This record gives sequence, C-alpha cells and structure tokens, in this order.
Amino acid sequence: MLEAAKELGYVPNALAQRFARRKSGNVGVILPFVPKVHLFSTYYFAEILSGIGEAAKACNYDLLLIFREPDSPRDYAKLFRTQKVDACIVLGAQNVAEERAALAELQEEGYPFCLVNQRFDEDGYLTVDADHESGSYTAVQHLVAGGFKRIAFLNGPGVFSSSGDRLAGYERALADAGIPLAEERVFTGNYSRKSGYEAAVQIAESIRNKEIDAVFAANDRMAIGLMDGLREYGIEAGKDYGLIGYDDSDSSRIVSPKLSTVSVPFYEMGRRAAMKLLASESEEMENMILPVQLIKRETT
Amino acid sequence: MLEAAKELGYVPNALAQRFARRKSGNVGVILPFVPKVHLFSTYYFAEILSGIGEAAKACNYDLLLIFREPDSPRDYAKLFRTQKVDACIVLGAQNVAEERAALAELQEEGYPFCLVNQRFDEDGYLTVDADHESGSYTAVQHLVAGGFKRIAFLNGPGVFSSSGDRLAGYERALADAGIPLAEERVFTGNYSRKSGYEAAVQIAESIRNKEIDAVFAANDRMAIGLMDGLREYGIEAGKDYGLIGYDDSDSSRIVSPKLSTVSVPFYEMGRRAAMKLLASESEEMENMILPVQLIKRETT
DNA sequence: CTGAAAGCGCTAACAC
DNA sequence: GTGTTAGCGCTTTCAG
Repeated sequence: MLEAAKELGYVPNALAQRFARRKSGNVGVILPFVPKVHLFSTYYFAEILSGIGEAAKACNYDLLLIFREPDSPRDYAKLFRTQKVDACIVLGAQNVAEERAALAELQEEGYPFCLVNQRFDEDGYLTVDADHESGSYTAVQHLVAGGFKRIAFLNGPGVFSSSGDRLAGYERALADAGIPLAEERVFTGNYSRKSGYEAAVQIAESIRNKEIDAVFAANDRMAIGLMDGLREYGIEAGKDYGLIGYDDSDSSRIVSPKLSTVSVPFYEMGRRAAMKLLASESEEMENMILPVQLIKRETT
Repeated sequence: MLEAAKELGYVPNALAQRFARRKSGNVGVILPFVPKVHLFSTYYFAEILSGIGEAAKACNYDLLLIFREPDSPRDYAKLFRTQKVDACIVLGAQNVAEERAALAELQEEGYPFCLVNQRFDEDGYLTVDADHESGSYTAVQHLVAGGFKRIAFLNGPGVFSSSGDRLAGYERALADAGIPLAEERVFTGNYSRKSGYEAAVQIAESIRNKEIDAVFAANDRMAIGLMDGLREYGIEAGKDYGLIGYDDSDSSRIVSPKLSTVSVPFYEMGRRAAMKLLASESEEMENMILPVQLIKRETT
C-alpha cells in the first residue's frame, strides 16, 4: 500500500515533514548589505557562496539566502526562533557593537553558526578564516625581494579582522627587512575599485617624490582602481612602481599588466564552514585558518 | 495577553505558520550545473540573482537556491509537490528535450514559474528576456560603421535562444550592409574564456590572410579569451582587428584595450522575473523583452 | 467580536 | 515487526 502510493507519484510534503520534525532543513547564509553593489558580482562573496552551496547540497540541506537590509537590526536569533534555519553562516560580519551583540545572542542560545573570513578572537565563535597575516607578510616580503624599499599599504576598514591581520603582516615584513614603518605610507580604502582609484591622487604625488616605490593593496579591486588612477598620471604599475593585490580574483588575471596577488581559498572556506555545521561526521569543530598563496605576475 | 506574549519575545514559528497556510514562503531559483565553474563568479548569474534577491526581499519571500546536479533529472515539479517553493525562476534553461518536458510539466500542473534570458517561443511560458537580436544587429552595425567588412562571429551554443537571436542579428546587419554571409566566419564556443582562447588558433590564421578583420563575440568572456589568444600571435585587438563583446561585464572595463560590448540589464531582468511571480499587484503578466545598449570602447 | 475546536500531513511513541 | 494514535504550532472555521 505504501509501496503503491509511492509508485503512483507520491512525494512527502517537505513542509509537513519539517514541521513535524521541527527541523527546517535550511542553512541560512547571511549576506551583508553593501550599498550600490550587486553583492554576488564580487569575487569574494561569489566564491564563498559557491562553496557553501556545494556543501549544503552534499549534506541534503537547502540554502536560504538572507539579505540584510541597511536599516533593519541584525536579529539573527530570530531566524532560529522562527525555525527558518537550522544553522547559519554569517558573511561579511563586522567588528561593531551591534554585530557582536547579535552573535553573542546566537552563542548564548546555543544556535549553531559559523563565521567566514572574520574572527572575533575574544569570543570563541566557530570560524573559518585564512591566514592573512602570513599572506601579507609574504606579499610585502616579495616586494622587498624585488628591490622595493618604500612600500605603501592600502588597507581595508578596521572592522574586519583581516585588515588587522594584514597590517600586522605588513609591519612584520618591514621590520624583518629592516625598513622603518612610515605612517604616511598607510592608507585606508573600503575594498571598492573606486576607493583605490581615489587613493591615486595622494599616492601619485608620493611616487613622484620617491617617497613610495611600491604598493601592497588589501584586495584586487582596490589595486586595480589604483592602477587605473595612477595611469592617469602617467605612472605605470610594474614599471614606475611595484604593485601587489590580494584575492587572486579573475580581474587580477585579466588586467594588464597582470596583477601579482595573493590567492585565498574562498570557495574552500565556504565549503568548510558549511561542512562544520552540517556534516554528521562533523570534522573537528575547531576553528581553522587556511593557508593563502603568493601569485607572482607582472606588476612586481 | 497576546500583546503580553509578544512583548515577552514571542515570535511565531514560521515553519508551523507555513505548514498551516500551505505556503512555503520561498521562491526557488534553479541554477544550472556548469562543470568546473563557480557559478556565482560569472557576471551573468551574479547579476540576475542579485536582482531576484532584491525583489524577493521586497515581497517578503525567502530565496531558496536550488543547485542542479550533473546527473540528476530535472524534476522541477517536485519542488512544488514537496512544497519547498511557491514559485520558481529557472536560470540557464536549455532548449533540450528533458528541459522542455520538465517545464511542460510545471505548466500543466499550473505551478508559477518564470524563465530568464531564455525563450521557448512555441510554448507560452512566462519569460523575461533581453533583445539580443537587436543588440547583435547594433554591435555588428557598429563594426561595419568602423569600416570593417569581414566580420566573424563567435557564437554560443544553440541550446540557448539568445544564440539564435544573436545569429539572426548578425545576419541581418550583414545583409543590411550588403556584406555576403560567409559560413567560414562563424564559430561556436561555449561562453567560457577558454573557448574564446581556443578559437584564436583558427581566427589568427584568418586575420593574417585578411579573411577576417573584426570579430563579434557572444559574450565578454569569450571575447577576452580570444583577445588573449590572438595576442600570443602578435595580433592586437583595436589595432589589427576590431572586437566587440557582449554583456558589459566588469571584465570588459578592466581589460586592455577596453572592450566594446553590449550592455544587458541582467539585474533588472532578475528583479522583474521575481516581481512577476511574487508581486500582488502583479505587473502585467505578459512576457517582456528588455532593451540592450551598445557600449563603445577601445577595441572598435 | 471573542473563544473553542478541527485540521494541515507528517513523525514518533507506543501498543499490538 | 506492523498498526494505531497523539501531537507538532499554527490557521481557519464555526459556534457562542
């Protein structure tokens, strides 16, 4: 009889099933609001999400996308209370009070969640990060090895742990090379192409004055924006100054001259984060920091 | 009392609510399987999905991502039978028997769905498409206006309606310019950078022989692959031959020389598709074909 | 208009 | 094992 019903095209109602089991069968992915940017069109999010998708599929979970809105509060716990998700992955989390409070609430109530590419060291949240300190160290070391001595750093906002990590790597590399740290050589953008482009006006001047001979940018988008901006002053990457980006995005390969960069396993980071939450034979629940890799191309 | 409960932090259980209402509250987005490609990292999908996300949010729906698997059958109707979704958007649908059958089933059973950037003209499915015939016509016309006379066409696979549309536009533009159609100038790639790169070996020869003086590529990725491939033969876009791509992706702006291309409102297409399905004051349920726009840059 | 009760389609516990 | 039944937390209907 059951057999017959099934052969007649019966499929169980997942909604009823999930209700009875009190499991939504969904992993939520919380996406930050980034003004005026189509989020998926950034290499960073696109890759992480692809990795999460792969893992969710493998674990028979559905993937629910949660778009944060600019004004609305970060009530992540509500996702669990309403049973919309069984677990969630927070992308683009920032080290600001409201975010910390929202995550602390999840932790207190015992809801499973994982952060990707962002650490909150004091609180022991489940995290999958990449080793940006060492990636930055290697990048700067590579510039030093190329004979550059006045190396500027175009960093991202401090609310991301990766910015702190990169600054640490930059400083350590300079120290190891015996190059004094010069405050006027560190700039802060917001990871957009535009912010790189805009940094060009100051950096162009410094390159002309020989106060800067190379730049380490915290992501490829800013590096490319900077490259374009400096080109308008007749200053060429790989010729007039060394330049290294970060992320090994598709753009870094397409741009000319080809951008040296640091490859980050974003896809794998997303996959691992989801696996930690969903896999039954849960891989060790310890936090992990994946290695990154220097990619030498034409700008250094 | 109800008031009190709510102020005490009560939130209704969405799972129970949806079960009782027999509405999942989800829009499904069906993503094609593209081997070895991290799907979101393609401008095309990334933009469409961002648009869908925007609309879903506005209509208070959750967005469920459905990753097709390479081998598994396209049982789209099952998504509705199991109540996982209330409506769905099919991306990257192909004109092959299995796809047509799966869509026909949805139609027969009256499940709401919408196609984006793909038409099945014979069946009257709800569709949001762009005017690729006219986009291609304009692109080729622009090459003609630039003095090019032996214009090759690197098209995508025939399973996509856009490929047929583009071929029609290419042919009409040549006809209007009084240029005879030459079969040996039309090539077929698969929209990947690699397939553009590989086409370079044949096209390089034809450019040397003066049998081809310009190329219209059906997307930017192939155009850029071709550009890189031809460069290895010492043949430069914008100098030794005209080149125009399609999509106006970020890459087209970053590459040098900057790629002329055709801008397609993918984000808007995604948004409209979702709106048609979800909006209560449903905009006219007619199919729509959005306009595209020629973008002149350095390669033409 | 307020309040009680049936029922959504399953799962899980329990009895046979 | 197989069969029965209560119950998941809401919505909706129907009675008061």
